[in-house]
Amino acid sequence: MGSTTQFWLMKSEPEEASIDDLQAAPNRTLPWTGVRNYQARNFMRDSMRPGDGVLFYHSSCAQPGIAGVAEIAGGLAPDLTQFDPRSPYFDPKSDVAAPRWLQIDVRFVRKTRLFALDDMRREPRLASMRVLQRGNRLSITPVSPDEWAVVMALLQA
DNA sequence: GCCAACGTTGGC
DNA sequence: GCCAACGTTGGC
Repeated sequence: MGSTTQFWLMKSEPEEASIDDLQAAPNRTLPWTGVRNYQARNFMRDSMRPGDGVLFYHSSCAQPGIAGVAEIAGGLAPDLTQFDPRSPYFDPKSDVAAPRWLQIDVRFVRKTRLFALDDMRREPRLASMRVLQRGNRLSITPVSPDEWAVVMALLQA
């Protein structure tokens, strides 16, 4: 029964929330706000468990790639930015009585050397990673135990 | 700034 | 329920 640790890759734009920001946050934890994709939301709602491993990925920046390791800390809750008209994540169609979008807390584990997207693509054992698939845009993707192990080993090397 | 890819929207 | 148009993502 469900004690198996799962693994995820979560994209963040470093200008908005970098691995350094996560490390500097209170309790080294930040709520993951701004997810506006149903598949990604469902991962948070249905599948993520406290203790799950997270590859913290910097996207939309000069050096895209894995920048650190984090973990799911729980705290699943409505993402309040959906109700804030001044937020870029405001969703006028979301109802306070039935919030459409959720957040979950992510806790810093460690910073790593940057494992660049280029280098990830060059590693045959990572070819199956969802984030590397053509046309992928999901900001949260599952990582298999094998993929996780390969990334950990390469980050050590 | 470009553009491929893909999710969402809305007319029918 | 189909599907064209549109908007967004994100690497380059």
